[in-house]
Amino acid sequence: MKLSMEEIVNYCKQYGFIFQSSEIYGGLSNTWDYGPLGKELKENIRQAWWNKFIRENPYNYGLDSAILMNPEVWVASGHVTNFADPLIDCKKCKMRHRADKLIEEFTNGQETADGWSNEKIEEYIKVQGIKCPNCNSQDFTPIRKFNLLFETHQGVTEEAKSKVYLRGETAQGIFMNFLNVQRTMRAKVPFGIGQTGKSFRNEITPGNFIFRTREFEQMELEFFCKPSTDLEWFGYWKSFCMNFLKDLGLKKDNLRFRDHKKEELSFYSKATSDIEYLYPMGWGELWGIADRTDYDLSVHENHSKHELKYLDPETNEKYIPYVIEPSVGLDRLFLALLCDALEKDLINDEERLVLKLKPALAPYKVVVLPLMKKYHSEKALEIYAMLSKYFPCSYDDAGSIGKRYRRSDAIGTPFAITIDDNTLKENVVTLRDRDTMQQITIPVNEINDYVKDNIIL
RNA sequence: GCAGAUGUAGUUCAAUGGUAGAACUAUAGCCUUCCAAGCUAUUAACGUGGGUUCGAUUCCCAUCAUCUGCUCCA
Repeated sequence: MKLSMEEIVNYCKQYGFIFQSSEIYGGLSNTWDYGPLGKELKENIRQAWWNKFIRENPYNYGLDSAILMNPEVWVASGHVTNFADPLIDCKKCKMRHRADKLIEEFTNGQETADGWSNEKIEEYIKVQGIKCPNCNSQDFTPIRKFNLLFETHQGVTEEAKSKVYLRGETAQGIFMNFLNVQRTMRAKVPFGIGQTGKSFRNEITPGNFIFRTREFEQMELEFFCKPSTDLEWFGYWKSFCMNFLKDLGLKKDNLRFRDHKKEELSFYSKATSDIEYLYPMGWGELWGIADRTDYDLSVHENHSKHELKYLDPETNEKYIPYVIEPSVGLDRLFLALLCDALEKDLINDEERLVLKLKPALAPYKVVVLPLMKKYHSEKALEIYAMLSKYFPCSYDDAGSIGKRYRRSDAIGTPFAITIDDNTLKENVVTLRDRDTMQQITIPVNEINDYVKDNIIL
Protein backbone atom coordinates (compact mmCIF):
# COMPACT_ATOMS: atom_id res chain seq x y z
CA MET A 1 0.00 0.00 0.00
CA LYS A 2 1.39 3.34 -1.04
CA LEU A 3 1.76 6.08 1.57
CA SER A 4 0.93 9.73 1.08
CA MET A 5 3.56 12.40 1.44
CA GLU A 6 2.02 13.39 4.75
CA GLU A 7 2.38 9.84 6.03
CA ILE A 8 5.98 9.67 4.85
CA VAL A 9 6.81 12.92 6.65
CA ASN A 10 5.11 11.59 9.73
CA TYR A 11 6.96 8.30 9.56
CA CYS A 12 10.29 10.08 9.24
CA LYS A 13 9.56 12.14 12.31
CA GLN A 14 8.20 9.25 14.32
CA TYR A 15 11.10 6.91 13.72
CA GLY A 16 13.99 9.36 13.84
CA PHE A 17 14.80 9.74 10.15
CA ILE A 18 14.04 13.41 9.54
CA PHE A 19 12.99 16.24 11.83
CA GLN A 20 12.00 19.76 11.01
CA SER A 21 14.93 22.08 11.49
CA SER A 22 14.93 24.43 14.51
CA GLU A 23 11.43 23.27 15.30
CA ILE A 24 11.14 24.93 18.70
CA TYR A 25 11.40 28.31 16.99
CA GLY A 26 8.68 27.41 14.52
CA GLY A 27 11.09 25.88 12.05
CA LEU A 28 12.61 27.39 8.95
CA SER A 29 10.73 26.76 5.77
CA ASN A 30 11.90 23.79 3.77
CA THR A 31 14.77 23.00 6.06
CA TRP A 32 15.09 19.53 7.51
CA ASP A 33 17.47 17.73 9.82
CA TYR A 34 18.44 14.09 9.45
CA GLY A 35 18.00 12.11 12.68
CA PRO A 36 19.98 9.06 13.82
CA LEU A 37 18.40 6.65 11.34
CA GLY A 38 18.23 9.21 8.54
CA LYS A 39 21.91 9.89 8.89
CA GLU A 40 22.72 6.19 8.61
CA LEU A 41 20.50 5.72 5.58
CA LYS A 42 21.89 8.81 3.90
CA GLU A 43 25.46 7.70 4.44
CA ASN A 44 24.65 4.24 3.12
CA ILE A 45 23.24 5.76 -0.06
CA ARG A 46 26.26 7.99 -0.39
CA GLN A 47 28.55 5.02 0.14
CA ALA A 48 26.71 2.97 -2.47
CA TRP A 49 27.13 5.80 -4.98
CA TRP A 50 30.75 6.32 -4.07
CA ASN A 51 31.54 2.62 -4.45
CA LYS A 52 29.75 2.31 -7.74
CA PHE A 53 30.91 5.54 -9.34
CA ILE A 54 34.36 6.02 -7.84
CA ARG A 55 35.93 3.04 -6.13
CA GLU A 56 34.70 0.26 -8.38
CA ASN A 57 34.99 2.33 -11.52
CA PRO A 58 38.31 2.19 -13.37
CA TYR A 59 37.76 5.57 -15.03
CA ASN A 60 36.80 7.74 -12.11
CA TYR A 61 38.43 9.61 -9.25
CA GLY A 62 37.06 11.17 -6.10
CA LEU A 63 37.24 14.75 -4.89
CA ASP A 64 36.00 16.90 -2.07
CA SER A 65 36.19 20.53 -3.05
CA ALA A 66 35.31 23.55 -0.94
CA ILE A 67 31.86 25.05 -0.77
CA LEU A 68 33.33 28.54 -0.93
CA MET A 69 35.25 29.49 -4.04
CA ASN A 70 36.60 32.56 -5.73
CA PRO A 71 33.47 34.43 -6.89
CA GLU A 72 34.93 34.67 -10.38
CA VAL A 73 34.13 30.96 -10.74
CA TRP A 74 30.44 31.82 -10.69
CA VAL A 75 30.83 34.83 -12.92
CA ALA A 76 32.60 32.72 -15.52
CA SER A 77 30.24 29.76 -15.22
CA GLY A 78 27.31 32.01 -15.98
CA HIS A 79 25.54 31.42 -12.71
CA VAL A 80 25.75 35.01 -11.49
CA THR A 81 23.93 36.28 -14.56
CA ASN A 82 22.00 33.30 -15.82
CA PHE A 83 21.02 31.84 -12.50
CA ALA A 84 18.76 34.84 -12.05
CA ASP A 85 15.25 34.75 -13.42
CA PRO A 86 13.58 38.04 -14.36
CA LEU A 87 10.31 37.94 -12.45
CA ILE A 88 7.35 40.26 -12.53
CA ASP A 89 4.12 40.19 -10.60
CA CYS A 90 0.73 41.09 -11.93
CA LYS A 91 -0.48 43.81 -9.60
CA LYS A 92 -4.08 42.87 -10.13
CA CYS A 93 -4.20 39.13 -9.59
CA LYS A 94 -0.84 38.84 -7.78
CA MET A 95 0.27 36.12 -10.14
CA ARG A 96 4.02 35.90 -10.59
CA HIS A 97 5.47 35.40 -14.05
CA ARG A 98 8.84 35.03 -15.65
CA ALA A 99 9.11 38.07 -17.87
CA ASP A 100 11.19 36.33 -20.52
CA LYS A 101 8.70 33.49 -20.70
CA LEU A 102 5.85 35.98 -21.21
CA ILE A 103 7.63 37.46 -24.19
CA GLU A 104 8.42 34.05 -25.58
CA GLU A 105 4.82 32.94 -25.30
CA PHE A 106 3.52 36.22 -26.69
CA THR A 107 5.68 35.93 -29.79
CA ASN A 108 5.31 32.18 -30.09
CA GLY A 109 9.02 31.77 -29.58
CA GLN A 110 10.03 34.42 -32.13
CA GLU A 111 11.66 36.54 -29.42
CA THR A 112 13.60 34.95 -26.60
CA ALA A 113 14.63 38.02 -24.59
CA ASP A 114 17.99 36.38 -24.10
CA GLY A 115 20.54 38.81 -22.74
CA TRP A 116 18.04 41.67 -22.62
CA SER A 117 18.33 44.22 -19.86
CA ASN A 118 15.49 44.57 -17.39
CA GLU A 119 14.58 47.92 -18.91
CA LYS A 120 14.36 46.45 -22.39
CA ILE A 121 12.14 43.62 -21.21
CA GLU A 122 9.83 45.97 -19.33
CA GLU A 123 9.67 48.31 -22.32
CA TYR A 124 8.88 45.47 -24.67
CA ILE A 125 6.08 44.17 -22.49
CA LYS A 126 4.59 47.65 -22.24
CA VAL A 127 4.87 48.55 -25.92
CA GLN A 128 3.57 45.23 -27.15
CA GLY A 129 0.76 45.34 -24.63
CA ILE A 130 1.43 41.88 -23.27
CA LYS A 131 -1.29 40.87 -20.87
CA CYS A 132 -1.26 38.80 -17.75
CA PRO A 133 -2.16 35.27 -18.92
CA ASN A 134 -4.19 34.82 -15.79
CA CYS A 135 -6.38 37.91 -15.59
CA ASN A 136 -5.67 39.78 -18.83
CA SER A 137 -4.67 43.01 -17.13
CA GLN A 138 -1.57 44.98 -18.13
CA ASP A 139 -0.49 46.17 -14.74
CA PHE A 140 2.87 44.67 -13.86
CA THR A 141 5.43 45.44 -11.18
CA PRO A 142 8.97 46.24 -12.29
CA ILE A 143 11.22 43.28 -12.91
CA ARG A 144 12.92 41.81 -9.95
CA LYS A 145 15.78 39.43 -10.39
CA PHE A 146 16.08 36.60 -7.98
CA ASN A 147 19.62 35.40 -7.96
CA LEU A 148 19.49 31.80 -7.05
CA LEU A 149 22.99 31.86 -5.58
CA PHE A 150 23.30 32.39 -1.85
CA GLU A 151 25.58 35.26 -1.00
CA THR A 152 27.69 35.68 2.06
CA HIS A 153 30.78 37.57 3.09
CA GLN A 154 34.23 36.29 3.75
CA GLY A 155 36.08 38.16 6.45
CA VAL A 156 34.69 40.44 9.07
CA THR A 157 33.73 43.43 6.95
CA GLU A 158 30.70 43.43 4.71
CA GLU A 159 32.25 45.07 1.72
CA ALA A 160 31.55 44.22 -1.87
CA LYS A 161 35.08 42.97 -2.19
CA SER A 162 34.50 40.24 0.36
CA LYS A 163 31.32 38.89 -1.22
CA VAL A 164 31.43 35.15 -1.82
CA TYR A 165 28.82 32.65 -2.95
CA LEU A 166 27.79 29.34 -1.48
CA ARG A 167 28.22 26.97 -4.38
CA GLY A 168 25.13 26.43 -6.52
CA GLU A 169 26.45 23.12 -7.76
CA THR A 170 29.37 20.90 -6.87
CA ALA A 171 30.34 20.63 -10.53
CA GLN A 172 32.35 23.85 -10.58
CA GLY A 173 34.69 22.57 -7.89
CA ILE A 174 35.42 19.66 -10.17
CA PHE A 175 36.16 21.87 -13.17
CA MET A 176 38.51 23.89 -10.99
CA ASN A 177 40.45 20.71 -10.25
CA PHE A 178 40.26 19.13 -13.68
CA LEU A 179 43.97 19.51 -14.38
CA ASN A 180 45.07 18.84 -10.80
CA VAL A 181 43.40 15.47 -10.82
CA GLN A 182 44.41 14.67 -14.38
CA ARG A 183 48.05 15.41 -13.66
CA THR A 184 48.41 13.81 -10.24
CA MET A 185 46.47 10.69 -11.12
CA ARG A 186 48.18 10.52 -14.54
CA ALA A 187 44.65 10.17 -15.90
CA LYS A 188 43.96 9.67 -19.56
CA VAL A 189 40.81 10.85 -21.27
CA PRO A 190 38.22 9.48 -20.91
CA PHE A 191 38.10 9.81 -17.15
CA GLY A 192 35.73 11.20 -14.56
CA ILE A 193 35.85 13.12 -11.31
CA GLY A 194 33.06 12.72 -8.80
CA GLN A 195 32.15 14.22 -5.49
CA THR A 196 29.29 14.45 -3.06
CA GLY A 197 28.42 17.48 -1.01
CA LYS A 198 26.10 20.31 -0.13
CA SER A 199 24.95 22.89 -2.65
CA PHE A 200 22.76 25.91 -2.10
CA ARG A 201 20.14 27.58 -4.25
CA ASN A 202 17.66 30.27 -3.38
CA GLU A 203 14.82 28.40 -5.00
CA ILE A 204 11.74 30.49 -5.49
CA THR A 205 9.38 27.64 -4.90
CA PRO A 206 10.82 24.92 -2.74
CA GLY A 207 8.64 22.29 -1.18
CA ASN A 208 7.44 18.70 -1.12
CA PHE A 209 9.37 17.73 1.99
CA ILE A 210 13.03 17.10 1.14
CA PHE A 211 12.34 17.01 -2.62
CA ARG A 212 13.29 20.62 -3.21
CA THR A 213 15.16 22.46 -0.49
CA ARG A 214 17.46 25.44 -0.59
CA GLU A 215 20.27 23.52 1.01
CA PHE A 216 20.70 20.13 -0.54
CA GLU A 217 23.23 17.46 -1.24
CA GLN A 218 24.46 16.48 -4.66
CA MET A 219 26.34 13.47 -5.94
CA GLU A 220 27.91 14.54 -9.17
CA LEU A 221 30.21 12.99 -11.71
CA GLU A 222 31.89 15.03 -14.42
CA PHE A 223 33.07 12.65 -17.08
CA PHE A 224 35.64 14.05 -19.50
CA CYS A 225 35.76 12.55 -22.95
CA LYS A 226 36.92 13.26 -26.46
CA PRO A 227 34.64 15.78 -28.21
CA SER A 228 33.45 13.40 -30.90
CA THR A 229 32.57 10.66 -28.40
CA ASP A 230 30.24 12.65 -26.15
CA LEU A 231 26.93 11.20 -27.36
CA GLU A 232 28.22 7.69 -26.97
CA TRP A 233 29.18 8.37 -23.36
CA PHE A 234 25.95 10.22 -22.78
CA GLY A 235 24.07 7.03 -23.58
CA TYR A 236 26.49 4.96 -21.54
CA TRP A 237 25.98 6.98 -18.37
CA LYS A 238 22.22 7.13 -18.83
CA SER A 239 21.91 3.38 -18.61
CA PHE A 240 24.65 3.17 -15.97
CA CYS A 241 22.64 5.43 -13.68
CA MET A 242 19.37 3.67 -14.37
CA ASN A 243 20.93 0.31 -13.57
CA PHE A 244 22.36 1.70 -10.37
CA LEU A 245 18.93 2.84 -9.24
CA LYS A 246 17.48 -0.58 -9.93
CA ASP A 247 20.35 -2.18 -8.02
CA LEU A 248 19.49 0.03 -5.06
CA GLY A 249 16.09 -1.61 -5.13
CA LEU A 250 13.88 1.04 -6.73
CA LYS A 251 10.97 -0.55 -8.57
CA LYS A 252 11.20 -0.44 -12.33
CA ASP A 253 7.67 0.85 -12.77
CA ASN A 254 8.43 3.89 -10.65
CA LEU A 255 11.32 4.99 -12.85
CA ARG A 256 11.40 6.53 -16.30
CA PHE A 257 13.57 8.59 -18.60
CA ARG A 258 12.54 12.00 -19.76
CA ASP A 259 14.55 13.77 -22.45
CA HIS A 260 14.62 17.54 -22.28
CA LYS A 261 13.29 19.33 -25.29
CA LYS A 262 15.56 21.81 -26.99
CA GLU A 263 13.86 24.87 -25.52
CA GLU A 264 14.15 23.71 -21.92
CA LEU A 265 17.84 22.89 -22.07
CA SER A 266 19.97 24.88 -19.68
CA PHE A 267 22.44 27.37 -21.00
CA TYR A 268 25.39 25.03 -20.81
CA SER A 269 23.82 21.87 -22.14
CA LYS A 270 23.58 20.24 -25.53
CA ALA A 271 21.41 17.37 -24.37
CA THR A 272 19.84 16.49 -21.07
CA SER A 273 17.95 13.44 -19.97
CA ASP A 274 16.32 13.07 -16.58
CA ILE A 275 15.58 9.91 -14.73
CA GLU A 276 12.30 10.57 -12.98
CA TYR A 277 10.78 8.79 -10.03
CA LEU A 278 7.09 8.44 -9.24
CA TYR A 279 6.92 10.23 -5.88
CA PRO A 280 3.68 10.43 -3.88
CA MET A 281 3.14 13.86 -5.43
CA GLY A 282 3.81 12.62 -8.96
CA TRP A 283 6.75 12.17 -11.30
CA GLY A 284 9.74 14.21 -10.24
CA GLU A 285 13.30 14.60 -11.38
CA LEU A 286 15.73 12.35 -9.61
CA TRP A 287 18.81 12.24 -11.79
CA GLY A 288 19.87 14.68 -14.47
CA ILE A 289 22.29 13.44 -17.10
CA ALA A 290 23.60 16.33 -19.17
CA ASP A 291 25.98 16.75 -22.06
CA ARG A 292 27.71 19.96 -20.96
CA THR A 293 30.01 19.93 -23.98
CA ASP A 294 33.19 21.93 -23.49
CA TYR A 295 31.17 24.85 -22.17
CA ASP A 296 32.54 24.99 -18.64
CA LEU A 297 36.20 24.36 -19.29
CA SER A 298 36.10 26.81 -22.20
CA VAL A 299 34.56 29.65 -20.25
CA HIS A 300 36.97 29.10 -17.39
CA GLU A 301 39.89 29.03 -19.79
CA ASN A 302 38.79 32.33 -21.31
CA HIS A 303 37.89 33.96 -18.05
CA SER A 304 40.92 32.84 -16.03
CA LYS A 305 43.45 32.98 -18.87
CA HIS A 306 44.68 29.59 -17.77
CA GLU A 307 44.79 26.92 -20.40
CA LEU A 308 42.51 24.00 -19.50
CA LYS A 309 43.30 21.75 -22.39
CA TYR A 310 44.16 18.09 -22.32
CA LEU A 311 47.22 16.91 -24.18
CA ASP A 312 46.72 13.42 -25.48
CA PRO A 313 50.05 11.72 -24.78
CA GLU A 314 49.59 9.19 -27.55
CA THR A 315 48.48 11.37 -30.43
CA ASN A 316 49.79 14.71 -29.21
CA GLU A 317 46.36 16.17 -29.85
CA LYS A 318 45.45 19.08 -27.62
CA TYR A 319 41.83 19.78 -26.90
CA ILE A 320 39.25 20.74 -24.34
CA PRO A 321 37.35 17.58 -23.44
CA TYR A 322 33.59 17.33 -23.57
CA VAL A 323 31.81 16.65 -20.32
CA ILE A 324 28.98 14.27 -19.54
CA GLU A 325 27.45 15.04 -16.17
CA PRO A 326 25.26 12.59 -14.29
CA SER A 327 24.05 14.55 -11.28
CA VAL A 328 21.75 13.15 -8.64
CA GLY A 329 20.28 14.71 -5.52
CA LEU A 330 21.11 12.66 -2.46
CA ASP A 331 18.06 13.94 -0.61
CA ARG A 332 15.83 13.12 -3.56
CA LEU A 333 17.27 9.64 -3.80
CA PHE A 334 16.72 9.25 -0.05
CA LEU A 335 13.08 10.22 -0.49
CA ALA A 336 12.61 7.94 -3.48
CA LEU A 337 14.10 4.95 -1.65
CA LEU A 338 11.97 5.62 1.39
CA CYS A 339 8.77 5.97 -0.63
CA ASP A 340 9.64 2.83 -2.55
CA ALA A 341 10.56 0.67 0.42
CA LEU A 342 8.00 1.63 3.03
CA GLU A 343 5.06 -0.74 3.00
CA LYS A 344 2.12 -1.74 5.10
CA ASP A 345 1.71 -5.49 5.22
CA LEU A 346 -1.28 -7.30 6.58
CA ILE A 347 -0.47 -10.16 8.96
CA ASN A 348 -3.37 -11.97 10.60
CA ASP A 349 -5.51 -8.88 10.00
CA GLU A 350 -2.97 -6.67 11.70
CA GLU A 351 -0.94 -4.02 9.96
CA ARG A 352 2.80 -4.45 9.87
CA LEU A 353 4.86 -1.46 8.81
CA VAL A 354 7.96 -2.67 7.01
CA LEU A 355 10.77 -0.70 5.47
CA LYS A 356 11.89 -3.09 2.78
CA LEU A 357 15.25 -1.55 2.07
CA LYS A 358 18.06 -3.62 0.69
CA PRO A 359 20.21 -4.76 3.63
CA ALA A 360 23.09 -2.68 2.28
CA LEU A 361 21.04 0.47 2.80
CA ALA A 362 19.31 -0.39 6.07
CA PRO A 363 20.23 1.95 8.95
CA TYR A 364 20.80 -1.00 11.29
CA LYS A 365 21.90 -4.35 9.95
CA VAL A 366 21.14 -6.39 13.04
CA VAL A 367 19.02 -6.04 16.12
CA VAL A 368 20.00 -8.05 19.18
CA LEU A 369 17.10 -9.31 21.26
CA PRO A 370 17.33 -11.15 24.56
CA LEU A 371 14.27 -13.38 24.58
CA MET A 372 13.85 -12.90 28.33
CA LYS A 373 15.37 -9.83 29.77
CA LYS A 374 16.38 -11.28 33.10
CA TYR A 375 17.94 -14.50 31.83
CA HIS A 376 19.59 -13.49 28.59
CA SER A 377 20.65 -9.87 28.84
CA GLU A 378 24.26 -10.45 29.76
CA LYS A 379 24.93 -12.80 26.88
CA ALA A 380 22.95 -10.56 24.52
CA LEU A 381 25.02 -7.52 25.41
CA GLU A 382 28.17 -9.54 24.83
CA ILE A 383 27.00 -10.47 21.33
CA TYR A 384 25.89 -6.92 20.67
CA ALA A 385 29.37 -5.70 21.59
CA MET A 386 30.89 -8.23 19.24
CA LEU A 387 28.67 -7.36 16.27
CA SER A 388 28.67 -3.61 16.69
CA LYS A 389 32.36 -3.56 15.91
CA TYR A 390 31.47 -4.51 12.35
CA PHE A 391 27.93 -3.29 11.67
CA PRO A 392 25.52 -0.68 12.87
CA CYS A 393 23.45 -2.66 15.37
CA SER A 394 20.67 -1.96 17.77
CA TYR A 395 19.66 -3.63 20.98
CA ASP A 396 16.11 -3.99 22.24
CA ASP A 397 14.90 -5.66 25.42
CA ALA A 398 11.66 -3.74 25.97
CA GLY A 399 8.33 -5.51 25.47
CA SER A 400 7.36 -8.84 23.97
CA ILE A 401 9.50 -10.46 21.32
CA GLY A 402 6.80 -9.89 18.70
CA LYS A 403 6.65 -6.21 19.44
CA ARG A 404 10.40 -5.95 19.11
CA TYR A 405 10.33 -7.72 15.75
CA ARG A 406 7.74 -5.21 14.55
CA ARG A 407 9.76 -2.28 15.78
CA SER A 408 12.80 -3.44 13.88
CA ASP A 409 10.69 -4.17 10.77
CA ALA A 410 9.43 -0.60 10.79
CA ILE A 411 12.94 0.79 10.52
CA GLY A 412 14.12 -1.76 8.01
CA THR A 413 16.55 -3.85 10.06
CA PRO A 414 17.10 -6.95 7.90
CA PHE A 415 18.24 -9.36 10.61
CA ALA A 416 17.14 -9.97 14.18
CA ILE A 417 19.01 -12.37 16.40
CA THR A 418 17.41 -13.70 19.52
CA ILE A 419 19.32 -14.92 22.54
CA ASP A 420 17.64 -17.71 24.51
CA ASP A 421 18.55 -20.67 26.71
CA ASN A 422 20.15 -22.45 23.77
CA THR A 423 22.52 -19.56 23.40
CA LEU A 424 23.64 -19.99 26.97
CA LYS A 425 23.92 -23.77 26.67
CA GLU A 426 25.08 -24.32 23.09
CA ASN A 427 26.18 -20.90 21.89
CA VAL A 428 23.62 -20.72 19.07
CA VAL A 429 21.14 -17.96 18.29
CA THR A 430 17.93 -17.68 16.32
CA LEU A 431 18.37 -15.45 13.28
CA ARG A 432 15.20 -14.07 11.82
CA ASP A 433 14.94 -12.54 8.35
CA ARG A 434 12.83 -9.41 7.94
CA ASP A 435 11.53 -10.16 4.45
CA THR A 436 10.83 -13.87 4.69
CA MET A 437 10.14 -13.92 8.43
CA GLN A 438 11.95 -17.26 8.41
CA GLN A 439 14.07 -18.26 11.37
CA ILE A 440 17.27 -20.25 11.37
CA THR A 441 19.55 -21.37 14.16
CA ILE A 442 23.20 -20.52 13.75
CA PRO A 443 26.27 -20.58 16.00
CA VAL A 444 27.31 -17.29 17.53
CA ASN A 445 30.65 -17.27 15.78
CA GLU A 446 28.98 -17.48 12.37
CA ILE A 447 26.72 -14.44 12.76
CA ASN A 448 29.36 -12.04 11.50
CA ASP A 449 29.98 -13.88 8.26
CA TYR A 450 26.31 -14.47 7.64
CA VAL A 451 25.47 -10.79 7.96
CA LYS A 452 28.54 -9.69 6.03
CA ASP A 453 27.60 -11.91 3.09
CA ASN A 454 24.10 -10.52 3.02
CA ILE A 455 24.70 -6.80 3.19
CA ILE A 456 26.67 -6.49 -0.02
CA LEU A 457 24.82 -4.51 -2.64
C1' G B 1 4.69 33.72 -4.93
C1' C B 2 -0.96 32.91 -5.30
C1' A B 3 -5.39 30.18 -3.48
C1' G B 4 -7.48 26.73 -0.06
C1' A B 5 -6.98 23.72 4.37
C1' U B 6 -4.63 22.74 9.02
C1' G B 7 -1.76 23.83 13.64
C1' U B 8 -3.87 20.64 21.18
C1' A B 9 1.31 15.08 24.42
C1' G B 10 6.05 11.50 20.09
C1' U B 11 1.43 9.99 16.88
C1' U B 12 -4.02 10.04 15.93
C1' C B 13 -8.09 12.53 17.67
C1' A B 14 -11.57 15.02 21.60
C1' A B 15 -13.59 18.96 24.56
C1' U B 16 -13.95 23.96 26.46
C1' G B 17 -14.53 31.95 27.14
C1' G B 18 -13.17 29.73 33.80
C1' U B 19 -7.79 23.70 36.42
C1' A B 20 -7.32 20.48 28.70
C1' G B 21 -9.46 14.23 28.04
C1' A B 22 -8.52 9.66 25.58
C1' A B 23 -6.30 5.89 22.51
C1' C B 24 -1.78 4.28 20.53
C1' U B 25 3.46 4.92 21.44
C1' A B 26 7.31 5.42 25.09
C1' U B 27 9.50 4.38 30.11
C1' A B 28 9.51 1.36 34.79
C1' G B 29 7.68 -2.95 37.39
C1' C B 30 4.95 -7.72 37.40
C1' C B 31 3.95 -11.62 34.06
C1' U B 32 5.68 -13.94 29.60
C1' U B 33 10.45 -18.98 26.29
C1' C B 34 9.88 -16.37 19.31
C1' C B 35 5.90 -12.26 15.76
C1' A B 36 2.29 -5.43 18.19
C1' A B 37 -0.87 -10.52 24.61
C1' G B 38 -2.22 -8.96 29.84
C1' C B 39 -2.01 -6.03 34.59
C1' U B 40 -0.05 -1.66 37.37
C1' A B 41 2.26 2.93 37.47
C1' U B 42 4.75 7.15 35.16
C1' U B 43 6.29 10.91 31.72
C1' A B 44 4.11 14.09 28.12
C1' A B 45 0.43 19.08 24.58
C1' C B 46 -2.95 24.15 23.36
C1' G B 47 3.10 26.91 17.02
C1' U B 48 4.57 32.31 18.02
C1' G B 49 3.21 37.52 18.93
C1' G B 50 -0.49 41.01 19.62
C1' G B 51 -5.78 42.43 20.55
C1' U B 52 -10.83 41.92 22.83
C1' U B 53 -12.10 40.20 27.92
C1' C B 54 -12.18 40.13 34.97
C1' G B 55 -10.27 35.76 32.49
C1' A B 56 -8.42 33.30 25.72
C1' U B 57 -6.23 26.86 23.98
C1' U B 58 -11.25 28.59 22.44
C1' C B 59 -13.19 34.93 19.56
C1' C B 60 -10.33 38.66 16.30
C1' C B 61 -5.66 40.27 13.82
C1' A B 62 -0.80 39.35 12.41
C1' U B 63 3.10 36.01 11.90
C1' C B 64 5.53 31.26 11.45
C1' A B 65 5.13 26.32 9.76
C1' U B 66 3.03 22.12 7.22
C1' C B 67 -0.23 19.83 3.61
C1' U B 68 -3.14 20.18 -1.15
C1' G B 69 -3.78 22.68 -5.83
C1' C B 70 -1.70 26.42 -9.18
C1' U B 71 2.81 28.61 -10.74
C1' C B 72 7.92 27.73 -11.13
C1' C B 73 12.12 24.57 -11.36
C1' A B 74 19.57 24.59 -14.23
